[in-house]
Amino acid sequence: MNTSSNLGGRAAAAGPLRSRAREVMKSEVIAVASRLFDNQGFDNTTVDQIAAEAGLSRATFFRYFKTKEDVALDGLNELGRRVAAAFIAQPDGERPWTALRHAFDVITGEHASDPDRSLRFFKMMCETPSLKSRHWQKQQRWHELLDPEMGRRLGRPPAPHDPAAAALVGAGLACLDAATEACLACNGTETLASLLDRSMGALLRL
Amino acid sequence: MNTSSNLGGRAAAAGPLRSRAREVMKSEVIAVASRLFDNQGFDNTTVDQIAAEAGLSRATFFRYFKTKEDVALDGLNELGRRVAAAFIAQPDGERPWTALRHAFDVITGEHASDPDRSLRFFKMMCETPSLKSRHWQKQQRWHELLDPEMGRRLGRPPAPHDPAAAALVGAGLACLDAATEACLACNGTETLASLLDRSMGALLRL
DNA sequence: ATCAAGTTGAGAGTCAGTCTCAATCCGCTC
DNA sequence: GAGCGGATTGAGACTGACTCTCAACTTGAT
Repeated sequence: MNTSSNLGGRAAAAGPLRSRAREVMKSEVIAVASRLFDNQGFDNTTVDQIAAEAGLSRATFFRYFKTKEDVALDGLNELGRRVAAAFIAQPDGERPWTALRHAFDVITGEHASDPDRSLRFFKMMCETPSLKSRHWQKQQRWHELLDPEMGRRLGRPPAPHDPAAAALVGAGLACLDAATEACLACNGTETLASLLDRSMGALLRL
Repeated sequence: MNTSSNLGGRAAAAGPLRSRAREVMKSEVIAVASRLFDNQGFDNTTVDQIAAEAGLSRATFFRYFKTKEDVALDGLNELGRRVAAAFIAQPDGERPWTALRHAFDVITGEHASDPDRSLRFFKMMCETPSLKSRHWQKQQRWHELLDPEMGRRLGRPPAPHDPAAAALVGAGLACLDAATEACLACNGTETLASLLDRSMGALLRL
C-alpha cells in the first residue's frame, strides 16, 4: 500500500520532460482504470480504488483527470482534433456534408481497427448515464473546431448569428450517435462505417 | 425553521387525491427553487436550501425529484409528450422532415409566449454544465416517442437495425439546439421559430 | 549546496444522492 | 370513535465525487 518507492521509480524513469512524465502517468492510470471498469463496471469502481491500484493519492488523481468519467473518455479530445484535421483536409470541391462524412472515417477507422474493444466501450457507455452524458459534453466541444470549417465550406457571407453551420455539424454528430447505437444494437454485425453511411445518407433525401 | 405547521396545513388543504397533492407540492418546490436559481445561480443553491425554504426535508425533496437538476427541468417530460403528439398529428402527406419541423412549433410557441423567461432559462442552462447535460439526457428520451413515428413516416419496411429514423430525429434535435444557442447568442432579437427554420432548412440542401 | 518551482499525500470539508427507521397521517372498518 | 394498515414524512447516518489547504518532497538551475 506504501507507494513512495513506486512513485520514486516512475518519476526517475520519466525523468527529463515533465509533460512526457505526465502522459506516462495518465496512460498508466487509464490502463489500470480500464481494467477495473471492465471487471466491475464503471459505477462500481471508486476513484479511491483506481488511485490505490495505480499507486497515487486521490488528490493527485484529480490533478490528472477533472472527473472520474474523464479517465474513460480521455481519448475524445485528441479524436476530435483528428476529425477536425481530416475535415479541413477534405478537398474544397466536396460538398460539406460529404466532407464531414469522410472526416468521420477517423472514427470508423478507429472502430474497425479493434471492433471488440470498441463495442465493449459502447456498451459501457450505454449502461452508464453519467459516462454517456460526459461523452456528449466532450463531443459538444468538437463544435468549436468543426463549426468554423463548416461555415467556411458553406461559403455564405458570415451572417451574424447563422445557426446553419452548427446545425449541420450537430446533425452529423447525431448521425454518428445513431450509427453507434445501431452498431451496439446489432452487436457489431454491421460495420460502423456502413451504419454511418445509412444515417447520413438518410438526411440527403428529406 | 419548524415546518410542521406548514406541512400540516398544506396536507390538509390538498386532502382527497394523493396525486393531486403531489403535483401541488412539486410546483411549489419548483417555484421556490426557480426563485433561488434566478437570484443566486444554480450551482450556488444547495438542495438543503431549497428544501428548507419550501418547507420539506432533504429526504422528501429527493422523493419528489430524482436530482437537483430535475427541479429546473421538470417541464421537459411533458413537453416531449406534447411534441410527440404534435408530430403524430401532422398530416401523412407532409414530408417527415417538414412534419418534425411543425411538431417543434410546440416548443417555439412556448418560447414565444414568454421570451424573457425563456431566454433566462437558456442562459442558466448554458452557464451550468450539469444542467445542460441533464437537459440533453431528458431530450434523448424523446427518441422513444419520436423515433417510431419517424420510422412509420419513412414508410420503409421495418429494417432490423436501421439507424435512419433515429438519425433524422437526432438531427432535428441538433437543429433545435443550434437554434437555441443562436437565439441566446443574438439575445432574442430573432425568434426561435425563424432560427429553427434556418437550421432545419440548411439540411434540405446538403 | 542551495534555492525556487512544481508535484505530491494527507486530511478535512462540501454537497449530491441513498438508505434505514421511527413517527405520523391518511382513509377505512368495525 | 377506536383502532388498523398503507403511504408519507423527517431525522440522521452513510457513500462517493470533488475541492481546498498545507506541509513534505523532488527536480532542475544556479
